[in-house]
Amino acid sequence: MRIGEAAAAAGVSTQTIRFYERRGLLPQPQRGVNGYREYDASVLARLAFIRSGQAAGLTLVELSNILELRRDGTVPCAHVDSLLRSKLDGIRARRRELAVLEAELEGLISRSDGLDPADCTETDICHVIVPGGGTRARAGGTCPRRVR
Amino acid sequence: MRIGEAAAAAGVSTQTIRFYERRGLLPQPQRGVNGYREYDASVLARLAFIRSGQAAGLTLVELSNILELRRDGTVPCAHVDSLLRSKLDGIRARRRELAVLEAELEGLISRSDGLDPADCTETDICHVIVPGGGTRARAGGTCPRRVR
DNA sequence: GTGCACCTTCAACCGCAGTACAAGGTCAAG
DNA sequence: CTTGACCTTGTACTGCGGTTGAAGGTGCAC
Repeated sequence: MRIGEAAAAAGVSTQTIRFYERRGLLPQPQRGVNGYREYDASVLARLAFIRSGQAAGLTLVELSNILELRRDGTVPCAHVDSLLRSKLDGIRARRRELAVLEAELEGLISRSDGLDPADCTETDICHVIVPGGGTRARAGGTCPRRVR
Repeated sequence: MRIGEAAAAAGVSTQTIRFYERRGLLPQPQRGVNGYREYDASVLARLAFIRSGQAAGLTLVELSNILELRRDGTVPCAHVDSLLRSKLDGIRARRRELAVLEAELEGLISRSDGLDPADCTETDICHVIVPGGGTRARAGGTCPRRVR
C-alpha cells in the first residue's frame, strides 16, 4: 500500500501522513526500491487512533506522548484517563466563558437596537462597543479579559 | 505621555502598543526630539476601545477594519452590529460543539472506569480512546470530525 | 563617568495542525 | 518517447495575538 492509497483509505491527505510521520505519530514505513513508502494495514488503525484522539480533543503532541509511553512499554491508560479528565475540566471552563461572552454579545446587540448611529461620535469610534456587554449605563466598570 | 506611561495606564505592555501601532490600530504618535513616542490622553480611549472590542470577541483585524471605516468618514455602527450578530452565531455554534465534545469525554471517562489496563493491547495503543465517545460497543460508527 | 531605567528598531519565535509550493524522480500506458 | 499520475525532499506559509531578544540610543542621578 502506497501513501496515496493509505491517505484515501483514511480520509486524509498524503501531506498529512508525511506530517504525522515527521511528528512521530506514525512509524517510519518500509521503503520500496524506488524509495516510495510502503504501508501495511496497521497504518490505518494508527490513523484511526489519531482521529479518535483528536475527536476527544487531544492535541498531536499529547497523542504522540501516549504513543511514546506505548513504545517505552508502559500501558498508557492511566495517563490517558487523567488527560481526558483535565480536558473535560478545560472544556467545561471554556463553555462557561463562552456563555458569558454570549450574554455579553446579546447585551451589546440589544443595546445597539436602541442607539442612533447619528449619535456615534468620532472619539467613540463606535458607541455600540462599550465595556460590560451593554448592560451598564456607560461608565467605568468590570471588564472581562482574555475571553477567547 | 511616553509609551511606558501609556502602557502602564492601559494595563498593556509597551511592546503591545508598538504592535498595535504596526497593525494600524493606533495612530502614528507625535515624536519627541529624541525620537520617543509622545501620546496624549486619547490613546487611552483607543486602547480601551480595543480592549472592549476584544472582550466582545472581535479580532484585531476586525477592529482595524472598524477603525478604517471611521477614518474613511463612515459611521461604523451598522457594520459593527452585523459583525456582532455573526459573532454571536459563531459563539452559539461553538458552544454546541463543545457540548458534544463534553458528552464525548464524559462517555470515554465513564467507560474507562470499567476497563482494565491489563486488557489494553499493543495495537489498541490505548483502549480508552475509541471513536464515538465510549457509548458504543466497539465497532465502526460515527466519527465526529474537526471538533476543536 | 558610570550605572540605571527608559526608549528605539528589526527580526525571530510561540502553539496548533496542517497546507502549499518548488524541483525533481518513477513508472505504466499510449 | 512523451504524457500523466504518482512519488520524493525541503522550505515556507496560514491565522491569532502577541512575546522575546539583540543591538543600540537617551537622559538623569550619583
